[in-house]
Amino acid sequence: MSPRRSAADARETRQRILDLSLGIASAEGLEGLTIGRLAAELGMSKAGLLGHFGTKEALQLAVVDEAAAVFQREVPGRVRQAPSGLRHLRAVCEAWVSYLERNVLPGGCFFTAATAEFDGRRGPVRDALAGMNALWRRDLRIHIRRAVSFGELPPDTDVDQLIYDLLGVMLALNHFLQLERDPAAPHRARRSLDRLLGGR
Amino acid sequence: MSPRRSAADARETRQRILDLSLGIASAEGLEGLTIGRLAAELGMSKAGLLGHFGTKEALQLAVVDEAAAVFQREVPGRVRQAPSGLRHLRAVCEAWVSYLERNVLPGGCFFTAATAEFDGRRGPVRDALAGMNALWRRDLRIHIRRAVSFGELPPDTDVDQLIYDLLGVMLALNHFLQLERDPAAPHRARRSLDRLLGGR
DNA sequence: CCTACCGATCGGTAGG
DNA sequence: CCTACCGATCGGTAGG
Repeated sequence: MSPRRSAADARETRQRILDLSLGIASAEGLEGLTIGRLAAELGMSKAGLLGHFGTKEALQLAVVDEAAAVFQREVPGRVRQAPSGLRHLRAVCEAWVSYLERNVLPGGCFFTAATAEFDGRRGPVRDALAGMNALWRRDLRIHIRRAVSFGELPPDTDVDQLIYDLLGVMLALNHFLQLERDPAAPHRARRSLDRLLGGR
Repeated sequence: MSPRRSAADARETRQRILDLSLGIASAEGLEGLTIGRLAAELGMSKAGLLGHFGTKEALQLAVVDEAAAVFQREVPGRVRQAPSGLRHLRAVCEAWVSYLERNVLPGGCFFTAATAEFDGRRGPVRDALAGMNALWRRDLRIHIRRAVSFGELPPDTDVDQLIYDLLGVMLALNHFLQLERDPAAPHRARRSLDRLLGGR
C-alpha cells in the first residue's frame, strides 16, 4: 500500500535490530556484532541497517542502552512492590538470580560478557559499561543502607564489601551457568545470598 | 653467520609469539589476536608466524596452554612449600589474589576474559578453557577435602559451595580491578576469603 | 623464515 | 530503505 515507511515502522525496525544484536552480543560479545551479519540475518542491506545508527560504535552504545533497559525491566522492575529495606534487597537479588536462571538472553548476562570484553580498552563503549555498573552499584548501596538504618543488617556493615560479595555471587552464577551449564548453580547462588543477607 | 635457524631459535621465536599473544589476549580477548597484528608487532611475516602453529585456532589453543603454564607457575607453583590442608588452601588463595594484584598480565586474568568470551560458543577453544577450569576446581577440591579431613574446616562443609564462593571472590576481584581500577579490591577479596576460610 | 598472492569479509560511503 | 562500490584487513596458501 504505502510505498513510504512511517517513523513508527522505522522505530520498529530499529527495535528488531537491537533485539537481535543484544542476543548475539550476550553470547558472542559486542565485537562479534558485525554489520554484514546482522543485515543478512534480518534480510536487509548493510547500508539500510547502518542508517539507523550511523556507525558500529553507535550501534554498540545503543545495544548497551537496550541491555540496561532489559535488565531494568527484568530485575528491579519486577520487585517494585517489595517493602523497603532488607526485604527489597533480598527481592532484587532473587530477581537477579532468576533473571540468569531463566536465560532471558541466550548468552547469559550481557553486562558480564561485555564488561570482560571491554574492560581492557578505552573509549565510549567501555565508559558506558562502567557507567551502567556504577548505576547498579548505587542501587544496591541504597537498599543496603536502608536495611542498615532499619536495623535489619548490622550497624557496622561494610557496604562496599557487601556489594563486592553480592557481585561475586552473580559473576560466579553466570560463570557456572554459561561455561559449565551447571543446573545447581542457582541453588548455590541462593545459599550464598542467604549467608550474606541473613538466612531466611 | 649461520643462514639456517636452529630448532632452538625456532622455539624461542615461538615463545616470543606466545608471550605477546597472551598479553594481548588477556586485555582484548582471544579473538582480538590477529595474525597480521602479531606479525607486525613482532617484525615478521604472517606466513612465518603462522608456520609455528598452522592455523589461528591452533595458536589460540597454544595461548590457552601458555596461560595455564603461567598461572601454574604464579599461583600453585608459589606455594608448594605450604603445609597441607587449610594452610595450603589459604596460601593458594592468597597467591591467586596476589597474582591479580601484581598485574602479571596487562588485562588481568586471562581465563576470566577468555571464558566470558567463549562460553557461548562451541569448539576446541571453548573445550580447552572448560577443561582448565575443571582442573583448577579439582585442585581446590583436593585442598578443601584435606582441610575437612584434618578437622580444619567443619565436617559438614559443602565442598562445591565453597568452590563456588571462592571463584566468586576472584571473579569480583578481577572485575573491580579491571573495570573500576579499584585499589581497595584486593583488600575486599582478602576479607571475603577470611570469612570463607575462617579469619586469621 | 620470506614474498606474493587468494577469496572473503570488515566498516563505511555515494547516490538515489 | 536500496545498489554499488571503496580501501583495509582478515585467515590462509603456494612456492621457495
